[in-house]
Amino acid sequence: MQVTLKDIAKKSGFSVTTVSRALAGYSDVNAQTRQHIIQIADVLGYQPNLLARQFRSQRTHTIGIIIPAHDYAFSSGFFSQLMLGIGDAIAVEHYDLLISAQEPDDDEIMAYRRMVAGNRVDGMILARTRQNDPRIQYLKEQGHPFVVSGRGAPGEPSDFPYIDVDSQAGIRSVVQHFVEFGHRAIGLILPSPEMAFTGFRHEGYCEGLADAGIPYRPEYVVYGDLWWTGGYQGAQSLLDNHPELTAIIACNDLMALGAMSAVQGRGLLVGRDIAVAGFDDTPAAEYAYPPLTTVHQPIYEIGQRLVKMLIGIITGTPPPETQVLLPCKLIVRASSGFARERY
Amino acid sequence: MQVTLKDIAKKSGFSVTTVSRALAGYSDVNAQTRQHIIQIADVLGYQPNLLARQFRSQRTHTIGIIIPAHDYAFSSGFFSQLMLGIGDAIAVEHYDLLISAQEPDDDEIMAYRRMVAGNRVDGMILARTRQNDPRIQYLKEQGHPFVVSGRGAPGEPSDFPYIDVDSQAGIRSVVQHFVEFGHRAIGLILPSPEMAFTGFRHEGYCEGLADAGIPYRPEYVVYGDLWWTGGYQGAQSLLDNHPELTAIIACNDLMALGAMSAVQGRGLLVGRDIAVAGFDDTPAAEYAYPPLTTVHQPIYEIGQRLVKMLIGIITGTPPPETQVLLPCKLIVRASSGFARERY
DNA sequence: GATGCGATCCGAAACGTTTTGGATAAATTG
DNA sequence: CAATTTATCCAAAACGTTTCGGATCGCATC
Repeated sequence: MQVTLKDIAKKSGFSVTTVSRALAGYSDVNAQTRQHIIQIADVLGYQPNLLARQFRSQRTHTIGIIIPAHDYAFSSGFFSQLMLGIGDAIAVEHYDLLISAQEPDDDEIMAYRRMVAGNRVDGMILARTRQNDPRIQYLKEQGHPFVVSGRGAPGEPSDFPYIDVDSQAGIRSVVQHFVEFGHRAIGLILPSPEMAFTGFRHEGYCEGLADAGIPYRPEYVVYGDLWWTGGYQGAQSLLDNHPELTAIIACNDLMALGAMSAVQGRGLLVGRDIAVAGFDDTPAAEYAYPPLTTVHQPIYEIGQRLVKMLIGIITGTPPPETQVLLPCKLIVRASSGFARERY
Repeated sequence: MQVTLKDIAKKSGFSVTTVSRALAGYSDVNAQTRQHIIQIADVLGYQPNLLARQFRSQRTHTIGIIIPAHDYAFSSGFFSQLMLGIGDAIAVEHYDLLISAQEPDDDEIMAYRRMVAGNRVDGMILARTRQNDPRIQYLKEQGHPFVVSGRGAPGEPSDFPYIDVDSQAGIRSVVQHFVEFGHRAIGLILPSPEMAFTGFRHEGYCEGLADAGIPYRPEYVVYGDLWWTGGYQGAQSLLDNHPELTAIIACNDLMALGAMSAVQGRGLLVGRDIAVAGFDDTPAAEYAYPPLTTVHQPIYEIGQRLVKMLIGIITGTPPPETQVLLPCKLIVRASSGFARERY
């Protein structure tokens, strides 16, 4: 069935060793011999058994990533963009990507153990870090190469390779923008406090208010899940309890779309009655109605750089910077389009 | 470093065979022995070397998919949804997903050979079939399990397992809807004729016109790439050359968004001046402004069923139906919201 | 003529697992 | 008690590759 080195050896009259070395391009095989062997391999349609090769050489040329199943991760815009960057970089580097989707009630570390201790990948990419993330703990103590999209929560050490965006400054700039447009009662919808970046966004919000001399009011901050419904429910709760609010910041675009929907459902006009802003600048932000003010982060490039960094670490040639904090940029669109008169 | 069966054997006093069989749950090992071995495995933190296991047993519990790099595949909405379904089903079945991204100038079949003949996966999922798709040829002659999202182009035999949607009927229903709303000059933007489904959508368009007694005019049909720009340019060209058009059908939602943008760029109102429809019913269709009339297809479920079907084929228990044609459903939204007076 | 050296080749081990085909001793059966 | 069955265990082979440590031979060097 399968053509192996042994078949080529038999047909060519050379040993398996020589065949292997000929095909691998070693210099201790005669040029004619090599030609001969290559030709026979060609005729037989030889395709190396990569599993055997990986097993023997302990290198898989594969990068792993574990995503939570039933979590709409792939649909989140952010994740799609990240995967796009990862996928393209992986193609360039001739690596493969092994994805394991983990059932919510399965032991999380188990999925990582299977990949790492199971020898299936040379390195791992982590996304959506949480406070005190046990996955990072595990990978650190294993000494297995990994890179992280995002960093430790505020106050935690981030003593591992990561790429993150300065979302603190990002949210701060949103608040600043809102304040410039005359808003003073600004709501914030955060994702679960467990997420590592939640703290940074919260801090950015506080800083923005402080810049403008607006007192921080904890009741203006609510929490929700990372998706449409989280934004919708968060906005409902904010608007129910605090009708004085004139602006809402959601922590990603999808939540912002949900928030816009809640605003519109009350007969209010997004952008005029209530300003809304998101985060990420996914394509949906542009297509939304009204188009969404948001904070752009270079997600695609982050995906690419994560792969390059990880492969550098794997091959022992890490890039000079392995802890990267990128700036992000406010994108003003119609969802915050109208300045308010000051009052 | 790595804990192997040998280590457990040494520590427990039993042979490697017995340890292996104990952990694998065979009945020919004493209950106490098994307990003992399991406990030692636990203490040592044994994690089987999956690479070795796969290599030996010729089963990887992994499904492969190859995506074109630099192709925005992950961002296409359709693909994200499909991956979501695939990922979730894979988690349920405890399989993994191996993704290889193929550089555009690499030999396409090579990527498949690496996966298939390289023994890296038990089966493959193919998407975006083309006319006379060489990948299908290859996988058929290899006798390697695979399933296809989409089927052969019209006229080609589809003698392989697939799941597709009856997009011919789908487009036909869009035309019918447009006709009912008074449109008679309806443009169509198709993707490359090379794509297998292009033929079906074209036929559906022709049928729809025939139903209404409207003569088919080939100049109302243009071709573009599958993304935003394809729709934008297609619509530009249609509107430039045929100002009498009052409706445009694009072959997916992203193209429809591009077409809407072209319409709006001319100061025309989508839905009133020019009706626009898409295909797929991705989330972007709902968030768009105006919300997009489109044809819903159950992409997530297709992804799930593809995985189930493939695993069935791999394990020798294929589902009763391995060639599935699903209905799709017209979703009318504001982008085709206004009926025209007949003229 | 012995020595050394470069070019070319190869046998055997190794990677960690599963499986095959028994071996052994105890228990059961006739 | 002999024969058979059952329960429990194991040695060795096998999967296909890479690599280690030579082996062989012709040729140049001293």
